[in-house]
Amino acid sequence: MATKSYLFTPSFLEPVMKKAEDFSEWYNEIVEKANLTDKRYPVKGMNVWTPYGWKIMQAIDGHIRQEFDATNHNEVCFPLLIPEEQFKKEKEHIKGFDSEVFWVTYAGLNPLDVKLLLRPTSETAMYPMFALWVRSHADLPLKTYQIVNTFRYETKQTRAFIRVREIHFFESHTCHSDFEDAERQVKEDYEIMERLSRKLCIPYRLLKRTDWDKFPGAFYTVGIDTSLPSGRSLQLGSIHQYMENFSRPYEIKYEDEKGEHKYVHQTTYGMSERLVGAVVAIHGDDKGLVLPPDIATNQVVIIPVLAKGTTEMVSKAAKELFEELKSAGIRVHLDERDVRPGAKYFDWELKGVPLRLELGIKDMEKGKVTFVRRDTGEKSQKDRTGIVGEIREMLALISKDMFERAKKEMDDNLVTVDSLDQLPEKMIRTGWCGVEDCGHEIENRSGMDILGTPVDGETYSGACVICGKPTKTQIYIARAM
RNA sequence: GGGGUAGUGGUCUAGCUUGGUAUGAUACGUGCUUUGGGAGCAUGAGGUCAUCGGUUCAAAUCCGAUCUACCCCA
Repeated sequence: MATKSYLFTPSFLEPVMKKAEDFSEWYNEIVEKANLTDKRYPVKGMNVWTPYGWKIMQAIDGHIRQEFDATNHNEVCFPLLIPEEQFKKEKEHIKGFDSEVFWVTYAGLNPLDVKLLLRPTSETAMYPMFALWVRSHADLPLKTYQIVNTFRYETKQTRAFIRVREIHFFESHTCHSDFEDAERQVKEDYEIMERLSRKLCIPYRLLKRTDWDKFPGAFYTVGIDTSLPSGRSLQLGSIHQYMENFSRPYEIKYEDEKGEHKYVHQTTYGMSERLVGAVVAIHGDDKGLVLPPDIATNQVVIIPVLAKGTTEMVSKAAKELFEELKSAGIRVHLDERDVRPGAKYFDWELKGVPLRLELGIKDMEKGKVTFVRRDTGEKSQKDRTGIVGEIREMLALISKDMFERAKKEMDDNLVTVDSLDQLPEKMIRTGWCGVEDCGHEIENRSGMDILGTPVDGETYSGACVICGKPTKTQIYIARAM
């Protein structure tokens, strides 16, 4: 009966929140329905990584590892707990994190003599060890990284992947003989980000943070920021130049060629599961996730379309297709579940598989396979012979198109203004004289955060939006996610 | 940091005003049938009503606290 579907609406047909109408609600829904995380774990800001979400995170981590290994970083893994004294050596650093650390104060029933904290980041865990490891200029540069969980007691509203209290964290830490070598490292970090950005199909801007917003203890901080469809900014990571700010309190010294003892210059680079959040937020649509081919768990899903009388033949052909793609190194899944094809289409669209192949008797008769792109929904038919090449090309095209679409969206989301009245909910570019008071005034009047000034030397000439003094310094401001 | 809303099988939900152990859908298991955009029929299983405490002969329901989720403002 046709009327039945009106009376009883199955849960999966419940009106899905539209991304354009209520981004925040849409994000929460998509993260749960696509099975990326289970938010039911009963500790605030600590969610369970479910298999599908974890595989995507692992794929991203894989690309990160590949990049840092290729640039001669070595992976390490430091302990989770840090003794109080060791944490408190660098004063600015403590000021920045003191209010958000979790403490371990008991062991069993007894209070601990030396309180331990859960790392909010690993500088203070690593640097006393670096002081032991670095003896001479021959030990430099020391380039390390680790991918571990860190803990921060967030007071703001938590949100899956974007603001959590247990953070899946990537951090590189390097030591250099001088400032210039550390600067070279920062440049290398930019190059790494550029390559990662292409794989994730996520555009970004490198913005040098203001002095009052830099990482606690840093000499300077460069934020890696992107724009969300809601107009808010999302920080994907950050790169820091520490100079000798940490090496002095932690006494990381080396003996140079002349026998002089010098402090090392340090840098760090941090990123987190926010990368997953950004992929979801930037590429997802009203049907679900859209995964970039480079990080998709399944790049291709094959749906056999079985009909009475052709079941065995089609099923066999689908298996052969699967084996061929698999041995060609394509991450492929053959969906043999006993449900109708339509149900599978919806399911894999929700999960964001970049390319769907449909194979039924109609295709087979023509020696074809039906291709359906997830990003555009576009359908086409390709010859069964030479299909591996077609798929590789299609995946590369999808990746390129996804990046370009997102880049255009980010660029369209930027407005340049010379007044702070009636600001749209977008990324805003304006002039700033560089004086801190004017900076705070910009934040107060706009109700937004200053993200910083572009590091790529983008030119600007105008006036400070507050005091009106001519300036060549521009700043980007936005409401942060 | 300040304020608000909510929590009932896996999921969504009825019931709460006016106390008497819980409604329906979906998802899940099994069988038959079906398969190019969310199939149908039959049958089965699944709930300490978030937690702790209070009021009461009796609490999903009333009261308090806590936890969690979501929304708004600084």
